[in-house]
Amino acid sequence: MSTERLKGHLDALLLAVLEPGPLHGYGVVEKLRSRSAGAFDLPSGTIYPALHRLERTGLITGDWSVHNGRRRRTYTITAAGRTYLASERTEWRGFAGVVDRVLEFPA
Amino acid sequence: MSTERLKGHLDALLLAVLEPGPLHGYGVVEKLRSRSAGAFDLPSGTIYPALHRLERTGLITGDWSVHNGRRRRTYTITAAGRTYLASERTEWRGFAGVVDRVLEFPA
DNA sequence: CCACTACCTGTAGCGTTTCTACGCATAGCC
DNA sequence: GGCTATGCGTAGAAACGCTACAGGTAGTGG
Repeated sequence: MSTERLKGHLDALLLAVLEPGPLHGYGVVEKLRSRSAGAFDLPSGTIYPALHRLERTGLITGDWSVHNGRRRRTYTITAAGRTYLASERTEWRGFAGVVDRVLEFPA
Repeated sequence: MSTERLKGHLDALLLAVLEPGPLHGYGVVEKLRSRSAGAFDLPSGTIYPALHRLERTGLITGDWSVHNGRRRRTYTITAAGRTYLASERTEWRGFAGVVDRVLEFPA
């Protein structure tokens, strides 16, 4: 599946992946891949700027740590992030419903 | 609903609107608005370039005519357009299903 | 007659977002 | 020594919908 379609929906997906608990960037990529059954296999050039954007806007926070000799930046969803995620879920349901209606039922 | 989310899905929606029969640009806007219950109210600056793109790639054809003294360009979906629309429908179902899975079921 | 609205098409330039293609580094295995 | 997995990151390009603008006809209300 072309990931170009993600446009505008990626932030919500990242927040959803971070919702159950903190993860570092590399882990986010893996979890997104596994949760989507391989469909969303995002390159690091997409994921890291996106995480930086979310951090800049206060939807997640990041902290450096060292794990097995490798430095990691672990991201945690904030209260604002959870609120935003909730609204994005509602938006998504609405959007998907309308697309379904327009796309699936020619009249 | 922010129409920014349309990114990557607009072509399919336009083809779906043209599927039952030919329409001119202005009519496409109206039909898309009515079929989406007002959610997709696209500005002409979005719709006309998109129609030109679809025509350029051979998914629709356009013909000039005059109606009540006003010139119109009427668009008709081509066989290639129908084929493309079918594949887009499949793609959309897959995409929406994956987003649902990632977004709605935190694990 | 004039203003306003609906109808109808179109272009120019902007901003956002994801992508590709790199670069850099450590750990572990063969 | 070379390869893979882990791990973070930037630069530049490409795509696409948006805003703002431009231009025109037909009909209606004052």
